[in-house]
Amino acid sequence: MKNKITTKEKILKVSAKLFAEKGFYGTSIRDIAKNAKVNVAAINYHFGSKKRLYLEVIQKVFLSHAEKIRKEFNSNIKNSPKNNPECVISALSKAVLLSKLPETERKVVFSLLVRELTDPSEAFPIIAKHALLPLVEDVAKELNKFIKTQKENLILTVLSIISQIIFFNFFSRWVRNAVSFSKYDEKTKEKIIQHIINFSLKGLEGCKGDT
Amino acid sequence: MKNKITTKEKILKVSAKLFAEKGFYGTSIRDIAKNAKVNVAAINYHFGSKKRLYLEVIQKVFLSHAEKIRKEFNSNIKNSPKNNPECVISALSKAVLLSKLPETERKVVFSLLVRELTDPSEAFPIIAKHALLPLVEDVAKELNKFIKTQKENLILTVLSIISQIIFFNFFSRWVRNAVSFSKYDEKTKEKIIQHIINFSLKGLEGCKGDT
DNA sequence: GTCTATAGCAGGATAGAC
DNA sequence: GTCTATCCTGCTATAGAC
Repeated sequence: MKNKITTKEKILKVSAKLFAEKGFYGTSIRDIAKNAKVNVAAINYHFGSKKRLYLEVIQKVFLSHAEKIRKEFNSNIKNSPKNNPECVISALSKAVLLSKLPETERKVVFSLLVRELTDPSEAFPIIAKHALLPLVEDVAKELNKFIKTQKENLILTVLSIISQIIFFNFFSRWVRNAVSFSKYDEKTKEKIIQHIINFSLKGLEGCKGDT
Repeated sequence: MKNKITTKEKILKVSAKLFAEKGFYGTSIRDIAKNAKVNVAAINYHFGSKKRLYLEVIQKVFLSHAEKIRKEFNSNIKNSPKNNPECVISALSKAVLLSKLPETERKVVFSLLVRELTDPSEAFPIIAKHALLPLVEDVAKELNKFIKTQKENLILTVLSIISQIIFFNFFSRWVRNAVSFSKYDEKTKEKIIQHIINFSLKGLEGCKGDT
């Protein structure tokens, strides 16, 4: 019956949140220690260094959340009433933007992902291999059932969809600025998802004939 | 005949490059001083602090390059042989990805933009107001000639296009990873632009009927 | 305006008591 | 395993000579 949260777990959880919010350089181990209510030295004791802590955050926290999103995509697909390209795009958007992951965990995934895309570290290859590529492959496989084109086009198409999802989600501050939504609530989010689906569904057709 | 590059200009230019490459926190004024071959103290003499230097980089360097891209978009539009939505998307993609700006200057614009989207600073409102919104408005205005829909949809559509352009351009390392292009040269870039055009052109149609 | 030298501080890491 | 105390490095910023 060891359901007590260990110090190590507490540190992992807190530092995931802080790295996501303020980035690797913007987060100090003193910050982490204070927020996790542990001693600075405990962090170095458990993880050796700030960098190794960060890598463990990616391996343990990031990958586990990302895996949940991927599972949710596949489960969305299975439960789709119909069987068409729209379901694939919808399943993807919803898995990413409306998944049942708590908001904080989704923020961790997105934020760390965008930060690694912007400023790749040693963790980038891990993220690409274990989180990004598998999801892209899954989506491509589903789309391939409806769209016959060479693999390269298929992947580019999936990336076009994903780029929108990331952009509208993570950069919502700027989106809010440009569109001047009076508020940015769940309703707005659904509207944006619907827009991505509308836009991308038609977009798919444009890619069938690519050479 | 004062065409000698002043110390101040040299510092601005070098720091724009370094801030773009390594971010605000990743760049030290010592780095800048070394690369610009000036003294550390000269930077503080001319700009007061690192932060004020950064803000001047945004105001002087970033905005000036961004303005060139916007001008290039408008000139592309004027010189289009035909007059259709495809020309608008093509004009935008080319202005951003193939503009005559030297590669280094384009890198400065994109990189600083993405960094500000990821980690907004005091500079973000300036960028949004003077670089992002004007371009988005211009593009929306052009598209509005062909697509009659409410403004909100129009803007979302423009953002869908821009999100792809940013993604494929700035995150090219990851794109290369996913698509496994054997090489990432001018030819590949043109292929990607063509993909964005194909995808978005059809995508537009999906947005005509949005409510 | 440009330099050297240095103050002053923040953060990462470790030694050693408990 | 956890704490306190401390070292060390690297940074921004400034004082003051030239």
